[in-house]
Amino acid sequence: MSKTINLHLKLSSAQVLTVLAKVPSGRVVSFGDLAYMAGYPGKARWVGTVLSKLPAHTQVPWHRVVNAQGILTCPRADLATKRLISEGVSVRNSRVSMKKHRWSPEQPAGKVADSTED
DNA sequence: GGGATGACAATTT
DNA sequence: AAAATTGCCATCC
Repeated sequence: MSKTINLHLKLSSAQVLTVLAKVPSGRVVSFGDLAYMAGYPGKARWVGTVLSKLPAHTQVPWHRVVNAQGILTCPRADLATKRLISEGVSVRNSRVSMKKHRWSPEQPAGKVADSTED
C-alpha cells in the first residue's frame, strides 16, 4: 500500500520542548523517552534534530537529555556535565546512571490514572 | 530531488 | 560487552 501518508502535517517540536521543560532538576531523560512522552515514539532522531536547533541562551534544560546509554552526546557535553553535577547527578566520563537518574512522567500522588482524563 | 549527515534507538551478530 | 544493521525524521549540499 501507500508508504506513509505524511502530507503537510509536520511534527510539533513545541510539544517536545514542553515535555522537556517538565524534567525536574537532578533527573535525565533519553531522546527516545522524550519522543515517546511527546507523543512520537520511535522518533528519537528527530528529537535530536529539534534540540540541535535550540538557541544558546534557551531556558530549556537540554543538558538533562542524554542518549539511551546515558551518555551526553551534545556538542556542549562538558557544559551539560557541569550542570548535571551541579544538580546532584553523578556524571562519569560524560556518562550518567540511567537506572538512577532516568526520569519518568510519574503523576503526583492523588492524581491516579483516571480514564476520564482527557 | 537524490544522497549524506546528525545532540538516536532497538535488534541482531 | 561491542560492532554492525536497520529504522526514523529533518536539514544541508
